[in-house]
Amino acid sequence: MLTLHDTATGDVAPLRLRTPGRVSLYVCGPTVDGVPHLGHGRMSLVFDVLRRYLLFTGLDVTYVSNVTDIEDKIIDRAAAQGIDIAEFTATNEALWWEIMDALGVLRPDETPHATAYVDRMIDLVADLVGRGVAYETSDGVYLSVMDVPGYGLLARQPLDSLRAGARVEADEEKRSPLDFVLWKKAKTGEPSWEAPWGAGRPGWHTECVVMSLDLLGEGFELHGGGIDLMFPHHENERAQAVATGREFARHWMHNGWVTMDGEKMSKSLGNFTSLADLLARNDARAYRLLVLRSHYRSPIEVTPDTIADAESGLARLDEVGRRFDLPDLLASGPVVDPGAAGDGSGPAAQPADVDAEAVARFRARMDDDLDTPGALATVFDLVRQANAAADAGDEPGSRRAAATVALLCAALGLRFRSDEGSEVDEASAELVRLRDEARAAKDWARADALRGELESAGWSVEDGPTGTRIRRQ
RNA sequence: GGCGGCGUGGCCGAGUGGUUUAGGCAGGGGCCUGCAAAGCCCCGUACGGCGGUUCGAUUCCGCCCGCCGCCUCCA
Repeated sequence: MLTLHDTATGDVAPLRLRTPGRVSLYVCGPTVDGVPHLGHGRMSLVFDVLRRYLLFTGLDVTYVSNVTDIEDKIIDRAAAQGIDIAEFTATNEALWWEIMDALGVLRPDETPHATAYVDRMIDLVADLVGRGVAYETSDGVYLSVMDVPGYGLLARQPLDSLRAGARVEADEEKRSPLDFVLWKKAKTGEPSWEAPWGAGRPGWHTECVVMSLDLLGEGFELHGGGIDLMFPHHENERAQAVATGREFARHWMHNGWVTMDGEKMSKSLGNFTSLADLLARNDARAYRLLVLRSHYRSPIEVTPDTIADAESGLARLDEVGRRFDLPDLLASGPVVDPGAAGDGSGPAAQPADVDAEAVARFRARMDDDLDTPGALATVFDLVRQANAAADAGDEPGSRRAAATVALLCAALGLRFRSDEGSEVDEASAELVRLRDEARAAKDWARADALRGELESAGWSVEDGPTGTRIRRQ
């Protein structure tokens, strides 16, 4: 069974399922106020890997991730560009999904939008006001955090400590500087919805409580997101659920930063690289591999060097894919461990063509708080085994190791490069023919010249027992 | 001020109280090859500093140094 670090307790603990065999995840998605950057990519990849792994172990997974499509920066930027808010958010959201697809991130089962849940958010705010834990001021409605038991759980600090360090500017009307806005009263010209406290829009922290509880129900298994959401966003979501007496997420998971020169990458610092830029320069799979190579809670440094490093590793996997003509197991969706017991409790017997012991090692690493670096070590061990066995003429052994590589890569959402784009044009095929002739005639000078021509045309040249083989570099 | 994380061999990056190594990339040597490429084999003997506990610590404890983060919007 999978264990995960729980932000609420600081411990690594098994996921506690409401219903055996089923698990529900809510992951905070993007605010569509601009282009997605590497940080969004890491978050999406980390949770995509988690989701795929849960599926791999035979669990029935429901994955919900929201889109925040109403928010201050959205309003400002749409206005600055002189376009309609709905058009602005639709454009950004389309880009988001395009990039997620390119990264091989599975679409969520549900993608609730904040603007579609305003009525229910108003209901929640009214409920909180009715319970006396929320109050109205001249500019909005606020939740009184002092009235929420256990506030500070996710920040892992007591309320007093948080209050002492509060950097928010004083607001005379707020009971505590930590009180956060549930409903923002609209200023002229701002988009708004009618509510008992006047026209306005919901505060950011309210949408996720409403949408997660609505779509997944009370006590859903896991709530996740980037570590920057731990406090105050997730703290405040939880506070609202607690204040209304509802059981919220059972488990909290947060992934670490992407850093640039050691500093966190973020919209506010402006030091971000967009995913579109990354994908224009690098194989999308390289970013997945880069993310998998470090633990999800550690910061990762993304530089041209670390990405190039990942691409080299990818080439090694691709070579195995080619050498053993491995199938693209992801072509028909996420893969399930053929030996999975069905309730995620552990591996059962594997088919004879898979190395069951290696799969068990892989799963043991993954079950230990998603130790993807350890899991990858298993995969690369198998790569070496497959090649070594093939070199030694052990056909069944090499096939088995290679098939296991394919299975485990698929479990992680890593696909082997297809040979698309590698069709050999007539001119290049002719060069290959000439080169084979030259080699047969032991005309090495000519053979080397032809290799040079092919290489400068972007081909990688390999001589094998059956003659020259070329592929795209 | 409060709270938290990290410091591993050239680079990235796991892990562990002691018996043989994580793994990847780069590098060196070898096999293979006409030469290469790919692949395989071998190699580096690393755990910030100072103390402590211990038969023994990179792994536990304390202190120190350095880096980073959270307490405001942020994946």
